[in-house]
Amino acid sequence: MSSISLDECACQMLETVPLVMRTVRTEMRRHRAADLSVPQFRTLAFLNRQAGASLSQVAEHIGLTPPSMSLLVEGLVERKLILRNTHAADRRRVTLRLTARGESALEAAHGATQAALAGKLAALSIQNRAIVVQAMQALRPIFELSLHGEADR
Amino acid sequence: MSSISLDECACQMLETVPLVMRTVRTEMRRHRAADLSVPQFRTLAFLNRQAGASLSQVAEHIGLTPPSMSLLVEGLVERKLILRNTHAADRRRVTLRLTARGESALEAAHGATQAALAGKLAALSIQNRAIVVQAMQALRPIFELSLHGEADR
DNA sequence: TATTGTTATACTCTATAACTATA
DNA sequence: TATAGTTATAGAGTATAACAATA
Repeated sequence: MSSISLDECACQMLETVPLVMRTVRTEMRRHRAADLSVPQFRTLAFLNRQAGASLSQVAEHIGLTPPSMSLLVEGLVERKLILRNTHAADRRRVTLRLTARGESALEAAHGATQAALAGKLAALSIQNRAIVVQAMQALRPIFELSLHGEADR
Repeated sequence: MSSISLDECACQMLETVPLVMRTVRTEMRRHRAADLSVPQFRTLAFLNRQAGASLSQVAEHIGLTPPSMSLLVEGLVERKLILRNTHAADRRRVTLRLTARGESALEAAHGATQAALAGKLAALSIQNRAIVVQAMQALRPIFELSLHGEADR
């Protein structure tokens, strides 16, 4: 029963996660104020928690190569959503942090997308909502870890 | 408590689903035998269930525009994973179905990705696996529906 | 020499607009 | 005229390889 549940679990996720993801992407773009891709959104969210992080740190956390992250960051800098400064002690490094506008954009995107998701989740029973929360809490640490493991392949 | 759970639920999903999705994409590409993007995989899976479907039907189900699906299909036809024939009764339409090779590719991609996911999910307790399965079963119908609603915007 | 980040280049995925063929 | 699908074109996102600047 343990092994049936394991494959069943993987199979269910393979069916469902891409569907949810498409909605997340679509909702995140629907609100013109903060027209962000998912990686852009996650980059802003990371910098909100880790102000002053380096490019490499962000790249590793988001799961992009440094060149890709450099381009993504360039776009956010051009849009004045983040600041990119040279590190005081090591001039090779870069320190990244949100601007006030970046904070607003993050908040707008987060709020709008969360609201859209919440709208759909309203169709769930309270019991099922609790189950979804438990499931996400159980899954997150597993897949957070796996990103670091995959960055070097 | 119902409304707290609703926002909490959305917020958790926003944190977790992109992480899972990245792993799914990566795993699906790691196995060279069936080097498929997620939409390609889902297209094969759909045709496996709905042999003979039209281009529009597949496009709507996967959530792509017809031109995008036409290109995706073209790629799968070139790789001999699907067959594209003119519909007998209405020569404007196209009927799509898997080749034997397409069935193998689908099975390989599904098996490999499912196995990789299962490997990570092994870290969960049996109780949590059951919760994840329940969560996915609850979420799928909601987000399947939402695709159709978004196709026309 | 090693490390941090950027530039050059190319490929995949997706969209919108314009078109063709059939009904 | 309306519908099913394709072609043309463009833009975003990502990667690898080569490079520049700093340590």
